[in-house]
Amino acid sequence: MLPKKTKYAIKALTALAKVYYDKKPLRISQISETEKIPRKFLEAILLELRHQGFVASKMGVTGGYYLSKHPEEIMLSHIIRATGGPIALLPCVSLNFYETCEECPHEELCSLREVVLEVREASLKILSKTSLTDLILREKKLIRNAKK
Amino acid sequence: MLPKKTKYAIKALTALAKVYYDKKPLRISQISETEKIPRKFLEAILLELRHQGFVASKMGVTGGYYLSKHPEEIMLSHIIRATGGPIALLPCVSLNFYETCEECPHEELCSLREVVLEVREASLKILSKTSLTDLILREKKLIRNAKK
DNA sequence: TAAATATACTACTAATTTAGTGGGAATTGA
DNA sequence: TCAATTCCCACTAAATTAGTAGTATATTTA
Repeated sequence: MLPKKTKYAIKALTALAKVYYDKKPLRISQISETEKIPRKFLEAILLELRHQGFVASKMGVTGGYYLSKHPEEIMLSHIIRATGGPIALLPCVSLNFYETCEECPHEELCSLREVVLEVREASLKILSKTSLTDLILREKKLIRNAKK
Repeated sequence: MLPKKTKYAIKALTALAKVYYDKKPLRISQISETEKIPRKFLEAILLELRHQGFVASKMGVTGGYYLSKHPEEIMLSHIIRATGGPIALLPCVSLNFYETCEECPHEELCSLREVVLEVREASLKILSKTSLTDLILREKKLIRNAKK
């Protein structure tokens, strides 16, 4: 399971992507209200996303956050990795949280590892091709279909 | 990530599957040694797997555990579910750990949910078609290829 | 230039989950 | 009877998660 932090990060970045062309920063409090993310927690998440280069910010009374990359370039897999949500089912097949299984004598001969590796590849295939732009387009499509 | 409990359960059940036709139970201590799983933890795991119907046991001096189903019938997805390892990335798409996202006004209109649903389907496709027998056959194949 | 309103940043905390351990009761075979 | 095994309940230490509190710093506007 992904931590809430990751889910909040995706939602916040999607909110920023929606106003990408407005050239005006969005305030933490605005995002917090529309996305229903606890204010202070969101503050900490956005700060981290800034350190990681996803967003930039402006201080002061007209301040707020804005994306520092094009929304088409920000993939779900990037956000998940940056906010500590592991994609792999086991550490022995994780790219970013790799750990050896102490109980495994030869990792390359472990059939369970082979299977969870396949699962990781299948998941990554989807998550690394879905961008913030894709999420927004998908949402529009969902709303359009619901109205029919 | 899957909990260690789940990984241990898969390894223990695979060990039992390997001696399925021996008609003799395997002792906890034997499994614990060959699979390098902490003795007492394994005891608790096997007990739970018995309550869930995966294995049966015999008490006393010639006692031990054995599979109560055919190894071809026990799928990785079953073991993961039984030992509490969620497969889905978010609770809102989990079959066994379902929870609504409080911040989502209309779950059916959430594009993130749609994507993680796809990821779940892709993972489940692999995990629900891989049995203990498959794991053993795969391991043999890995060993055979390594020797070449 | 002072007040108001943003973000920046450090430090702390409460609750939950994970990964076990300890110890004794019940069962079985020799 | 005794030795070896599973059964089962209760407990715990460490890590992780999901935040919160409070203060410092920056920016605009009156």
